[in-house]
Amino acid sequence: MVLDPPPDEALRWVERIAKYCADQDGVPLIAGRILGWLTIAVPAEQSATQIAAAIGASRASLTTNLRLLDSVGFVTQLTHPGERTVYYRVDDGAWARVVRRQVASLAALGEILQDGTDLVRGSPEGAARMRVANEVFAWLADVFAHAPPMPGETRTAGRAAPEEPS
Amino acid sequence: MVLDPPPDEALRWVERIAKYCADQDGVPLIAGRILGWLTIAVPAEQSATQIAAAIGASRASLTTNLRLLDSVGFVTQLTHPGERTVYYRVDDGAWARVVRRQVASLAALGEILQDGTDLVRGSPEGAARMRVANEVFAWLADVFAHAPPMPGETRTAGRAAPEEPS
DNA sequence: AAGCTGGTTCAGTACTGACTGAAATCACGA
DNA sequence: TCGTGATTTCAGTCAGTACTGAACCAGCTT
Repeated sequence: MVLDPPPDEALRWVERIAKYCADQDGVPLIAGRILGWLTIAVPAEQSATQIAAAIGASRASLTTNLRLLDSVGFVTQLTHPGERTVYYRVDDGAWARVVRRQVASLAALGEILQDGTDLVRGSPEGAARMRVANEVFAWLADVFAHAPPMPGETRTAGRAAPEEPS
Repeated sequence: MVLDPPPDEALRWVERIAKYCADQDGVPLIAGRILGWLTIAVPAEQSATQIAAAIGASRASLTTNLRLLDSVGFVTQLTHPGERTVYYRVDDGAWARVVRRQVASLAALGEILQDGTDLVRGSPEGAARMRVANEVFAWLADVFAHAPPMPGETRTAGRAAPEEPS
């Protein structure tokens, strides 16, 4: 099968996504590229070799990063009968998961700050400072508690970011 | 002035904060320690030397990282008349800013995905995939648009995360 | 002026982690 | 059982960067 090389415009876009992933999320650059590419790839199913060609990375890197993306559920594998090749496609909820991860991460930070409250007990000035910090996270939790359910979400999610089991 | 060494409990907590900053935000470990320490330090004003002693880092590192924290407005400098020493304290809105940064970052990601919509035009299957992704970010923007103002926020903030000018 | 003291700059070190090429392994067909 | 293509593992390279020690600078004090 001849792969038509992806247009420059697409590659630039993929690069933006990859940069975001690398800078903001700590995801390896190549993993970001894969994610970006699979998001706009047609057809959605792409073999590792195809992806490697599209984004210009080695097969070895593909193995590593596809496994990473798979382990966090950002891509799903699928195979066709009579074929040995494994195809990958971006999971429908991948980007939702990115959002949820970020939100959950903030919630975790809120927990930590909460725990710090005890440390400043004894100093009214310190306690006040800590209260200001905690209010922000209380506000955040509140915002999501009263938010409509995320698209693709089943429940209204009383707590910030429940992760579905693998 | 004799500095009483910070209790173990406090140091452990500072370390948790630092770890969060380093892992989730890409902030240098020491900067995270400074931020954590200043959050629970009593008194709130601490000199670079004091901080260095408390978290066990070199003065040089303090210079670098205090400047970093200052440049993003997480700490503020203050001086006392008749003294040369510069004192630092955590900015009241520091943690709010952390939250806002994260949210803004997600909004930016939403923009990027939005821009990708054009790339899949021509393939109904790809367009559908992209729409699913965009819906999540639309939902997120909506949540914050209808949220009560963040504590310490002046306006109701129609857009996600306006940064006050320096 | 000399000597402190607090602050900054700079060059070097150490470390982490992404990425790759090549070897090893696996799964299936003949 | 052998061969072949796809995949994985592994060791090594490389880049980026956090951190530090040491030298340097600027005011104050005597």
